[in-house]
Amino acid sequence: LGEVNRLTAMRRSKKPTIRQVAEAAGVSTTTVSFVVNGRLNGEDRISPETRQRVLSAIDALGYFPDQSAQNLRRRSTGRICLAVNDLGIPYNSLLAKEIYKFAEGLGYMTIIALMGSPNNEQKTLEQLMRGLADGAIFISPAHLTNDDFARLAKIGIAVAVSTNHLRPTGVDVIRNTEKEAAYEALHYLYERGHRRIGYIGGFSEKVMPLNRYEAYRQFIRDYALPIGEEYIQFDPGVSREQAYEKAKGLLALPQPPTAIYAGSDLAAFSAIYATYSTGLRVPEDVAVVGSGNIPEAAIFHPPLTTIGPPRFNFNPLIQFLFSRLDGQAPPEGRLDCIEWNLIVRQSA
Amino acid sequence: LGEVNRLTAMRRSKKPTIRQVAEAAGVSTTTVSFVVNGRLNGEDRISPETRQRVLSAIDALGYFPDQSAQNLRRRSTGRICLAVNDLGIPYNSLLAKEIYKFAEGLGYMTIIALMGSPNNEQKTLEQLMRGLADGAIFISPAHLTNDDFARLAKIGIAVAVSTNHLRPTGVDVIRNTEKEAAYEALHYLYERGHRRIGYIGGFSEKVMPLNRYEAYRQFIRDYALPIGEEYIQFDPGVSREQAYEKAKGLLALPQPPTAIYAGSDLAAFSAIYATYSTGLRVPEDVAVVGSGNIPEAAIFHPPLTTIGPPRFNFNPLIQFLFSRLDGQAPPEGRLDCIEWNLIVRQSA
DNA sequence: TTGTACGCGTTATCAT
DNA sequence: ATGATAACGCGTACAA
Repeated sequence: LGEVNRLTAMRRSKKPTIRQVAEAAGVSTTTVSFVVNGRLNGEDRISPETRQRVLSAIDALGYFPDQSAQNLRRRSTGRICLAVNDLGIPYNSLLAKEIYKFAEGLGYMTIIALMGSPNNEQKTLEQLMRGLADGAIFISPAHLTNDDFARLAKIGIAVAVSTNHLRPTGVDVIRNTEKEAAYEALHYLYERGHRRIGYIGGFSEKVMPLNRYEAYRQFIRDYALPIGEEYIQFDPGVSREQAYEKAKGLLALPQPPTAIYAGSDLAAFSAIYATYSTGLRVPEDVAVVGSGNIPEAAIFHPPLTTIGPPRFNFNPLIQFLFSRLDGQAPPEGRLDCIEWNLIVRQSA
Repeated sequence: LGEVNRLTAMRRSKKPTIRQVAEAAGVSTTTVSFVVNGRLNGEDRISPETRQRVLSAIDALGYFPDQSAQNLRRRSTGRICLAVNDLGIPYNSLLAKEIYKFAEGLGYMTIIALMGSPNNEQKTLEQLMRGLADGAIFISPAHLTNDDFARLAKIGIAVAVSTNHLRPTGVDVIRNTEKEAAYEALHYLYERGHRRIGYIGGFSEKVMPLNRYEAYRQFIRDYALPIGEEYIQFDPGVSREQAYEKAKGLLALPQPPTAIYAGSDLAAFSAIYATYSTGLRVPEDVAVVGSGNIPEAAIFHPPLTTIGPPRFNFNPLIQFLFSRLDGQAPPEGRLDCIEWNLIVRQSA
């Protein structure tokens, strides 16, 4: 399939316009617009008969207001955008569901932008600047800078960002204490006698370096752990299957690790599958700790020891966005922090 | 948080317009537009100095063409929409990634619409009619009818639908043989001596009745299996945890099932977790068969016996959409069918 | 090589 | 209670 011919795609066939409706109903476009939108100047002012006539004309023609025209005129889209790097991550899909529900109640439509690469992060930014949505939530952008977000804020787009790498610059920022929690988890493993602790990165960690990795690096330095680079699989690949293979590699080492710390719960699951497939047990032979505390961690077999918040709470993010959309937010931006802790279950 | 004040959200602050750029560069808007969009009549016709002047003006002002205005003028959005009912499903998130990549290469931006409820399916439809995107892919819409899609097609929106419930009406339809495959899976269980075969629905199956459920119903009728309604957990809830609880309920029956057929691989995983947590083994005590053959099924412990395509292939869907966008599709719509089969691994 | 002027569909103002 | 009209920002025939 070659280059799509935009000209062809452009030629959307006859969609009825407000003028056609007006003509069919024998009224002015003003009247039609008023019937469709209800409010005009706060005042109700269409006679029942006229309204009925307009309504039937609308029905007969199958009229829908054109969004592009509305957006241009209203200078707003009625849309918000959720920008994420990966949709396979439970946190993101759960957040998406939550936002949809909330936004819907306020009359906003939610769209999702999948970034996935530095290039696409910039593209999403540009789309937003060009009027893709009135507001946006960014989850762990990897390559966007404080300046990027400042520009977004300056043209009046409401933005809330979940990241540990940025500060408020006209946008609201939510951080977490994953670094401290990761350190705590490693210390827990250390106390239980583990010295060869392997690392498997979270998904897309290559594109988005997380503090949990820094915590790992710092811990093995602080405790002078005898861990060579072969124990560190920073990049788990893009899928659970690839993480599985990486974990098998770890377990095939001459001196396999006695514990594995994973940058995500999903990667931890893969590590556990790999352990099983090698004929070893969890946690007796290999202890595994994950990151994120996704709901599935509690029902996994064995229940997963991990770091994370007690349960996902998307409210801070959502409140930040919508209060800002509503103009109820300080121009300089706000900062919040969500607490992460070690949650001990049975995998370690 | 109360009603968001749309008026406030509307008042996007000063975004530079093409006129301001033109003025700053001392040229006409035509020239600016040409510099920005490249082609005008196929002919290149801006002098290097002028172009440079325009470019620096654009840079200085931080100009971006307004998308709403562009869309209105061009009568197209340059966007395609992926409409799904659930993002937690690997099939959907993988498909999303694939579409993004493909669409990006063709200059299209992809957005995702989360439907999730009958109400929202209609809303998505309406958004599309009003110019949300130039084309759309629908995955297993539950309540949209042939007529709904015919209307979409009529106003020139390119649509491809993955479903077994609809026929081409100006849109392209892709079906699969999940019903036959599910029947085959049940027969496989039957042959291995299983008579009390429980059922756990796939996620959102309540909102989207699948043929695999019909196959189950038909099978127990055909083989006169002694299965009461208590063995049938049609609605697994909305999450893996809820499916887990439902599965535990099944296993707590006075005469627990010796096999469980699950309407999705994710539900099958939950069933297996539940089996483990009851102290039973898979497949020795309880055999489990899933549906979908998601990649994780192969690395799960034990590797999951399931039905599905040999591997996910999104090409038919993507080709349908983009060839239609390109005007290369028959107006009446096309039909394709993807083969599903039983894939025997170790969980049954 | 560049500028003028109009139209896209809708909504808000103002007049009737 | 209703209608005429002027924007909104951009793209592009057509004129210069």
